[in-house]
Amino acid sequence: MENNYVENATLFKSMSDSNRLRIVDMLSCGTLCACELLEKLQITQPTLSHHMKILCDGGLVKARREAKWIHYSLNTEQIEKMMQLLTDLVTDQESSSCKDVFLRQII
Amino acid sequence: MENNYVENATLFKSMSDSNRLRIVDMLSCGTLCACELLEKLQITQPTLSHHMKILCDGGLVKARREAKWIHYSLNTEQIEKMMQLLTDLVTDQESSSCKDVFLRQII
DNA sequence: ACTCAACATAGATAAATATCAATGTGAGGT
DNA sequence: ACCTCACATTGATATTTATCTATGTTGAGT
Repeated sequence: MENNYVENATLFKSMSDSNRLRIVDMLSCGTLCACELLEKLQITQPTLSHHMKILCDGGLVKARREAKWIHYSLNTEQIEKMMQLLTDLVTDQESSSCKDVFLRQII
Repeated sequence: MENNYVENATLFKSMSDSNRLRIVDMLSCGTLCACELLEKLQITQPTLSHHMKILCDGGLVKARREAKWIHYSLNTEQIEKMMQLLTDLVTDQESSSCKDVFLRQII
């Protein structure tokens, strides 16, 4: 977990909303623009814009301007980073290579 | 993503707080009781209790009573479930086996 | 029965968040 | 220049959340 608890929490937080999960799921199929996303969601355009900002700021989604449209796509690197964090959690348990510096003192 | 966006969002939400991430990281090294967790965190006991409830309700942490102490441990099954969700996101992109039923209509 | 230790619950509060209507911006077309 | 489409920003609001103090509960020991 490399002690970046605040930063990593932000990463998980960007996945902690059902609409954003839905958006990420849609983007897993390929690039989409905001208006295509908006069609399938029961939210207004400003709300979508708000969610896209959170996803982009967190690095999970990349935005690319093309004429009048902005094409959104998944940033697989960040998703793989999340997977690595989760992998560390379950592998630590067997290998006992605990990374928590404070906890190491009492083991 | 199997369309359980609300349920899955709750799962990620339980990992979206820095203190809870720290707790989960500690538990990745093995079972701990609340008082041991409390020692290493800069929060009060009721706040810890609040976080443990969220982690237990979300299924990420298991609680087991032993005398006066409650021993908390990671529920690796739930963590692996989260990993699977993330894996689906990145593998969908290549295989184009998009699971989103709404999106499938416009592809 | 009483006490203490470990943890949960209740109630309050400040901050964060999701959402909307209204408005701004920026790029293309007429 | 003007208009329209696609998206962002602003400001407001209701809900959620993290945190605290105070109090309740539960189990073990004396």
